[in-house]
Amino acid sequence: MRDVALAAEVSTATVSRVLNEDAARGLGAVAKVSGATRERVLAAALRLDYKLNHVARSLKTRSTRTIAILAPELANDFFMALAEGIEQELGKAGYMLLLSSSSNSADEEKRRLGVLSQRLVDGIIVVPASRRGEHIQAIADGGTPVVLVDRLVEGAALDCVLADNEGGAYAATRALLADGFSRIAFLGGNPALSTAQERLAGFERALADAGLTGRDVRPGGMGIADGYRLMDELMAEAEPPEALFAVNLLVHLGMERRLLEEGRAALGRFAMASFDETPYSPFMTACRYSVAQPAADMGAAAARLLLERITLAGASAPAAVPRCLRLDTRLIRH
Amino acid sequence: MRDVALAAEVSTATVSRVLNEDAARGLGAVAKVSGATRERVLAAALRLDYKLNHVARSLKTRSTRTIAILAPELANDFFMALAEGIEQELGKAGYMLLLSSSSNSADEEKRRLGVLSQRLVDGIIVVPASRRGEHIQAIADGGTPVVLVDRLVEGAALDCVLADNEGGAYAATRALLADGFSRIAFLGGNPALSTAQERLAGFERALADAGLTGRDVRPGGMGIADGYRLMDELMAEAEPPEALFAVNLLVHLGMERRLLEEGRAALGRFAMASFDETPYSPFMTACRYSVAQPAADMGAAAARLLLERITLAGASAPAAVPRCLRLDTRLIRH
DNA sequence: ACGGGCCGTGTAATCGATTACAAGCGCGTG
DNA sequence: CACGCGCTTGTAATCGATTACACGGCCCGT
Repeated sequence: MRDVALAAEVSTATVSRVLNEDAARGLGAVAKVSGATRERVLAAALRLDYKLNHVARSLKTRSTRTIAILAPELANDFFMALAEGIEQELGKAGYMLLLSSSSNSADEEKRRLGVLSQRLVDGIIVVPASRRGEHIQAIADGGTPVVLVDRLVEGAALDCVLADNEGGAYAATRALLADGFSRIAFLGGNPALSTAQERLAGFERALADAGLTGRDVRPGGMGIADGYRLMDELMAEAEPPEALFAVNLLVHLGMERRLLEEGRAALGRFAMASFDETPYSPFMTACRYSVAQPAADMGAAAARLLLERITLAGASAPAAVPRCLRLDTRLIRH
Repeated sequence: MRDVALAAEVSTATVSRVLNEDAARGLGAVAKVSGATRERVLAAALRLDYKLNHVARSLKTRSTRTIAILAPELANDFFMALAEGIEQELGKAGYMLLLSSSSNSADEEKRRLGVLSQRLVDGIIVVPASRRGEHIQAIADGGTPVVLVDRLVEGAALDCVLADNEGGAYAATRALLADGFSRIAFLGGNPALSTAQERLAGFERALADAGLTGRDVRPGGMGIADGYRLMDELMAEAEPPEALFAVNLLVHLGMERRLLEEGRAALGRFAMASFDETPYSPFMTACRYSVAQPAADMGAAAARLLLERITLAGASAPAAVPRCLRLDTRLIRH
């Protein structure tokens, strides 16, 4: 910057003003630098191919224009779509995205949050690894804006963006019922995750509304291997349920994997439905429902919420009351 | 840091030494701080809940311990697995991952690279959006280590990690031939991408090796919509090919989508194969091959290459000669 | 007993921006 | 004519670390 100042025969202060004014052009801020000087500085900067040092700026302004996303894993269609939604929205506002994975562990999540706060990120979007949220709340209390996505934590007063898990599960279960199935089982789940609990609740409400009393619920994880195992157990039963509702696509996938081992014909054996949907879903079984979550929208919404809170914090406005968005799911019949 | 220094009754220099020594523990570096002082500083830091300001450190050391990945898009199984591989490997080394999307545009790619270099990232992993690579080479020449992944660019002397596209396509085509199909078409592709060209080359070599002369090649994009359109055209033909090799999974998916519209029975109409593979692949058709790319391994390899180059650059060693890794693909029969 | 080396620690410059404060200048007004 | 106001620009402090250099003390050899 000194070189540019020298070349333009002004002070570094003036160079800085030109550059910042330039960034904030359109804002009602008072024009501080005269036209002629501005031209000279701009020309010099161009000539010297000057690149502003963002780290130095961050040190002074205490803002890195970077936000982080902390998710339990990365290679997962849902989280990816989420990340894409976030990235799009942040890009518009000139922010960058720092990616971090908690590897499905609350401890690792805590560690990563610590590292992130050292880096002075302007905000963090967290997909909690568990229901425990003290460490997340602590970060928020420390002044770093935080938004939760997809999953809820206990006893935290934080902004969040969630899918209507209960409603989605309710709709899918009703659809199965309307198709004439009454012996429906709910497969998979993890009591530590709000999503699993909410989906189960929707499932049970649909059964209750239909006047059914007994419920067939088989928790046991949220992954492909879990679905595989659950289906394996199911197939050993004398009188298995007719229809199956899987807590998510991974469990569903594991289930169908197991079925496929019996031959392609076996795929038609159960009427299946599950949460989540990908472009591959139409190929997975003959008759089925998917509950599609608006992942990209959820990401975008979370990003907007976070950006709002960041500007609020910047203006040192009174901490706004936490907001919680529920986005609708969409029932897809294949 | 000053507070910690005050509390421990030492200078900030000593505090800094304690902290850095701690980080570099195990290194053969000379121990600079005596045991007693170290304990006092550590205790004070703990008591005050002191968090080092990473931005300030970066400004001084000119290293952010952050590397960036710039990919054409994010919501894509391959890039995701790539990102996960990279994140894992970087995490071990204490680096963070900055995520950036070039939206499949070379111009956007150039813009993003500019932004990234302002941020003083320690290195960049690029999945080039096109064959043009001047802007990427320029970044590397500017001193920021760069590694290319998945796709090659023209006339750049850069480290890169690629899949054996030619070999993978060759193997899949041979498998189709061995199954008795001789009228095989190659579908999809983009002359601007090295992957597409290499896969086509492998396809053609397999045909040549089998003594077949006429080749049925139908380029026309790399996306789902392109596959859909290609299949649409195919189905209008009087004598369509018996077997189809799609340049990637997206094209393949589009093709099957179109088939599915004709009813589930239509899915068996062609023998299909394609590059890429996901957990969903087994469900896509009755008879088919997938060429699986080791995406996570490619990411990890790229990360290692980059880290190596970063430490080299740090030691201001002579610029190493560019290395190019080709990772084997795996042919999967479903 | 004295000089040299080593070890532990402190002083202060530095990284590259932002910005509070001050200063110079031109111009309108009482 | 002098005063003051507003506009543009410069001076220098600051953000929070790292690190070159200096310095004092201690041990040791001759």
